[in-house]
Order: sequence, then C-alpha cells, then structure tokens
Amino acid sequence: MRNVPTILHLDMDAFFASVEQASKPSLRGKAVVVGGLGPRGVVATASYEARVFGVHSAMPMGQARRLAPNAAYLVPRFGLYRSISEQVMGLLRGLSPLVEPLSLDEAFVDLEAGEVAWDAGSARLAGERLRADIRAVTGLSGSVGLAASKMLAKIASEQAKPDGLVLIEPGTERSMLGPMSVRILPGVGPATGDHLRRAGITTVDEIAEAGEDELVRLLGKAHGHALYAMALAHDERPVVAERETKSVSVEDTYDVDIHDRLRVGLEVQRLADRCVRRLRGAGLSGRTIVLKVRRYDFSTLTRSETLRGPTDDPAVVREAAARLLDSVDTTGGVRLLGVGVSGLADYTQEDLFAQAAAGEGAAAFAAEEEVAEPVAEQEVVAERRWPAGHDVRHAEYGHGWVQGSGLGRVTVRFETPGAVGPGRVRTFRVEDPELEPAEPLPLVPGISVDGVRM
DNA sequence: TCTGGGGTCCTCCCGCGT
DNA sequence: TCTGACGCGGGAGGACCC
Repeated sequence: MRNVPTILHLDMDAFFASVEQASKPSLRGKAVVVGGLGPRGVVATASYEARVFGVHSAMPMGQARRLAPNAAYLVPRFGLYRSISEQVMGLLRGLSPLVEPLSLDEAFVDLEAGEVAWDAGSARLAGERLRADIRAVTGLSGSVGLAASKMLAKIASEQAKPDGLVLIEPGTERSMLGPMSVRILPGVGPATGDHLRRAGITTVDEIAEAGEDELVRLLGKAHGHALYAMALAHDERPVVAERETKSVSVEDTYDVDIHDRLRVGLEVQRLADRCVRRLRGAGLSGRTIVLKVRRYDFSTLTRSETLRGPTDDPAVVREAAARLLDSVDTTGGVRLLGVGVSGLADYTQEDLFAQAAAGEGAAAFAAEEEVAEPVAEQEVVAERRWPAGHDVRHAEYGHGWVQGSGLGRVTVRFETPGAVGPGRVRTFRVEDPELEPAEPLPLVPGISVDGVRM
C-alpha cells in the first residue's frame, strides 16, 4: 500500500434530492424525497432536511410518507442526473486518467497517477479545488475522502458528509478503524454483521483479534481473507478506469400481483424485448438467459439457460425466457418479473449466421418500441403523462414543474433554477393543450446540462 | 410497515470427463 | 474394471452495493 493519501473518493451529497432542489427554488431548504411513487415504491434519496424525520434510502415510500407527510415527493429523472454526473466525471478526469465511477454520484480517483498530488498537502489542495469546481459547474456539493487506499478514502468521504473533506493521515488508520463498528467495512451488510455479532465480534479491532483462520471459518474463504485484511487496513485494490459489463437485465415490480398465467407470459416477453434493446444498445450479445420471479410472499427464484453461442436476437431470448417460465410455479401470484442476459461477448464477435438470423426480425422488432399499455384508470394516465417533479412548459406562463396530478387536474409551479423566490402555482386540466412536457433547464445559468458554456 | 432496479461476487451443488 | 480426486461449466441462491 502506498504511504501517501493520494486516493480520492468523491460522494455527491444526497445527489438526486440535491439536483431537484437546485432545479426547483421552492424546494431549497425543504424535505425532498425522490423515489418510486407507486404503492410499492422505495426511497432512492432523501434530502438532509427529510433525513431529520428518519427518512432514508431503501425505505418503503409508505413509511416515508408517514414520517414526513409534508415533504415533496418526486419521481427520479435519471436523464438529468446522468448529464450532471457526466459534468462531474469530466472534472475528475481533468485530475487524473485513473477515474473509477461507482455510480452516478460516486467515484474513485488516483491523484498520484494524474500527477496532481504526491503528499498530504497537495492532495488536500486538489480535493478542495475539486469541491469548489463541482460547486461552480453544477451548483451542488460533494464530499471528498482522501487516504492511501480505496477503502479508507471511502470511509473518509463518509465522515466528511455533508459538504466536507476528510484526509486520513497514513499511520493513523489502524487506531481510527479499531473502535468502529464492523459495519463500516465494505462487504459487511446486515447478514454478515449479525453473523459476526453472534460470534462476539462487533468492532474492527475484534476482527483483527479473532485472527484470519477464525474469520475464514466463520465467513468462508474469500470473504474471511478479505475482511481480515480490511480490518488491518490492508487494501491493495487499484483504481480501475474501465470495467466491462458482465450482465444486462431489466425487471419490473407490479403495483398489484399478477395471477393470470397468460399475462405473466406476456410480461416476460415484453421484458425480454426490453432487455435485448438494452443489450443491443451496448453493442453486446450473451449466452446465458436468466428469468427472475418474485412471488406474492417475496420469495425470489431464478432460472437460467445457457445457449450454445451468444445471441442478441429478441426471438431467441423471448423463447428461452418462455421455456424458463414453464418450469416455474406462479400460483398465488407474482409481484416481480425480470429477464437478464449474462456470459456477454462483444457484438462484433457474433458469428455471421446468428447476425443474419437477427437481421430478419430486426425491422419488426424495432417497430414494437414502447407498445401502448392497456391502462384503464384515468388517474394512472395523468400520473404517467405528468409525473411529479417533471418539467413542463405552458404557452402563457412559461417554464415550470409538476407538483402533483389527479382527478383530471395537474398542478404546476412556475419557476426556474435561477430564480430567487418560489414561483406561482396554477392548476390545469390534464388535457390542457397549452401545457406540454419540457426538457430540464441548466442548474447553473450559462452552463447547460451537457456541460457546454452558453 | 412491507420491502426498487441494476449490478457484482461468492458459495454450494451437480454432472461430466479424465 | 472400479473408484476416487479434481477441475470445470452450469445452475441456483444469497449477500452486498449504490
């Protein structure tokens, strides 16, 4: 392990919620919850104001609404988050060629490889400058951790939150880590945490004291060795810029369990098509088709089938998924269905025969894009057409966003990211011809969401 | 109170070939 | 010829992460 704190971990603060607050002045300083709004939705991100009420990620939406009934509840806008994420990742790549994104809002950077830092002082300077640049370009805050390894840099950024920077001086990591809960180590979740607790191990120091053999006995080879090393603050994992995709999958949780076997079959076909579209979009094909079924009682099972060669043919994936479904008992109803493809190969490695076969059905397949769903209820139509939080434009009142919809009405607040105070609120009929969906506006005036100066 | 979606990695089991 | 060890691919499930 290097002995200088030149690995940087960036974690954007409450990313989705912060983006929404930046684009909607009336929500600044308010509790904001972003996530699925259906009956089975969960919280993706809660603003710090909402966390005060006990709302946190992965919490069922219903529970969040009871805890914070007056918070703003919004549907995620991944397109917008992705474009802002790209701006941030661009800034990171300006520091070093070794940038490893972990998600839209997190990344590791090897500052030494970028020759922007060689000791604690220069690393801290680079980190503070980065935080200032992120704020200037996106208007958002990010927290930075600096340490001599990935694990410690990540722990440091956690401690730095929100809107801070923490640097762990080499030589101090064992004494810092020792008294902390085992749960701060990467790879220790609820199950492993319980497992260790039953063995009388609750702190990082106790892992080190237990010894490597005992850990391997408790948790198995790979996990035991890795955890013991982490507890001693040994982590040699390099920052890796390019990581190849290993699988592509899509899944849907249904608002109401599906009992009709025919309908289950149709949904599986739709998911297979969506999965193939994503696969092709990434220029990939794969050999193993996976069907995932979550039943009414939340028990989850997967069935898979490995083909003789890789495919990106929708018909082949549909048929495999249908065969797999034949082996699953769905009586009692299903709450989730998913289709995935793994064992990926580059599309270009596809043999010519398979490509020719794929070509035949391609036109028909492309035409099937987004088949209209047979939706009965007016409410659902309104919510689909005017999702809470999405941008709209009105011929007379200008740019705004949907506060809510229902009973044939849609309520819009007219304001833009640059405005100082909250904007006016108006309600319209859902079919109002003067109202139309709109693209998000840039968060920082003069800098578009694509990062281009205007 | 009732649990998303998209991934990764690990373990265990089984059958097969050597 | 029988048996076992072993490696490997495939299949299922589980834990974890954001």
